[in-house]
Amino acid sequence: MSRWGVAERRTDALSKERIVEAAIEILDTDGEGALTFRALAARLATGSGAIYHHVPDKNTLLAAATDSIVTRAMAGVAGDLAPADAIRAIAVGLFDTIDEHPWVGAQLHRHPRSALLRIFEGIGGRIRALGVPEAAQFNSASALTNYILGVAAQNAENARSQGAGADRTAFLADVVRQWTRNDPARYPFVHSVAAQLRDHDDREQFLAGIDLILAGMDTLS
Amino acid sequence: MSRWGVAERRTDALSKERIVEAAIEILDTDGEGALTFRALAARLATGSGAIYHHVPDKNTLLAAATDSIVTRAMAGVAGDLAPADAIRAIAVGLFDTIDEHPWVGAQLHRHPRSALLRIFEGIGGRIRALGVPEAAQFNSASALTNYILGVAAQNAENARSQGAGADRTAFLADVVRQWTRNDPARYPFVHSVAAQLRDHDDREQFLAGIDLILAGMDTLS
DNA sequence: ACCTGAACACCGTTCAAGT
DNA sequence: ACCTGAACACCGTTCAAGT
Repeated sequence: MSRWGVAERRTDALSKERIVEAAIEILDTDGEGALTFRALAARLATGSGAIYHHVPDKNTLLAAATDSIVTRAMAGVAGDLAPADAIRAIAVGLFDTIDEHPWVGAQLHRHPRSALLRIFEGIGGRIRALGVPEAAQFNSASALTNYILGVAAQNAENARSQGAGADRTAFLADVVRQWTRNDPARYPFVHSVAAQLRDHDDREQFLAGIDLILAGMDTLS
Repeated sequence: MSRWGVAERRTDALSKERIVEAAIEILDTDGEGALTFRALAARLATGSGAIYHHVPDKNTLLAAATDSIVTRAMAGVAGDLAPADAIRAIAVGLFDTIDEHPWVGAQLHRHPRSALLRIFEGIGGRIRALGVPEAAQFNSASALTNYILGVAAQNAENARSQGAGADRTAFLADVVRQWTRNDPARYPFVHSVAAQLRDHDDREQFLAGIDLILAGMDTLS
């Protein structure tokens, strides 16, 4: 409080919001390994101890960053879609978000109960609107959420092992090489789909899985 | 090589197998956070640097430990089951294994391509036997694998946040409390299933998800 | 009240020195 | 060849000292 009233405040003062924002920038540009309290302090032009006045520890910071990104992704889903399309929109929205921020995928199965709950609620509401029997709603929402989580983790790992500006074609060719290196007698299925792997689209495959679960839910009513 | 021939060797000599075995013991009894090269060296009665003669780094060690557990789990699936039952057996086998070794769930989406590939092959083979159209086999195997992965991660996190000898009823009551603490107007679905959460069974819910995906696959042929 | 930055108690990993 | 264990370059977190 100054003689100018409530408004005046250093616009660059430290706050939880600014810290989370800076953390997201570091995570996006340099990856999970680059987020240290020292790097964060340097970017915010402060001491590393100062951060602890606004954030209790690193896990909480990562949860807050994840929550911020997931909230933004869920908010982008149009409200007037048919239930099944809304589920697809939520799923694809999360897929694209994790594609953009791979660290979110890795983070999503740790502490951030709140981010997960937001996803679960968004999907559950549409499942009810879809007319899935009451007794199957919980299991159905759980199945979809877990599937999305599994893909998220997988994608995060792919992005991590690929590095930032990697050539996707070269990457896939390398995975195909790894797959076909295994004994064909012990891995017949892997060999038979290795060719499809080369020119499949992750996003399409993800959506095919969503549709598979939606089709399964459809058989319940 | 001694004058006794090839056979003689100290049975307690360090080896990759003994290191992986000791790592699994530490992970099982004291959790992921307890696995350090210093703790491992102490348990093996050696110096921390000695481990690097048999294992290149910690990530490789964790991948080898995960691979060892997953291989054991997949080997336990009976060979004479009908395809759909075999898929259920693989899935439940992995579920129970991760229940017993929660760190495997957390580890499964990182490096161990080989563990993942083993699961993918096991499931893919049965999908083909199931008569799923050729064009849908890759996506179906991918969906099931990703779903299993998602549940694995979720379960690992639950086990971690529960601690070892925790009371499950008390834990669930606490989750219900967290769920219902949110605004009912913003989280109607979460509130409506909170009661079911209290006495649901994780294993049954997991299997219900598998059956949902199997039912979806059934609509394709 | 908020910030500073040295200090503490750890890590994974390396490497000269031993056997 | 294999092992030892001190040393190095980091971490997250704490805390006396400043403003």
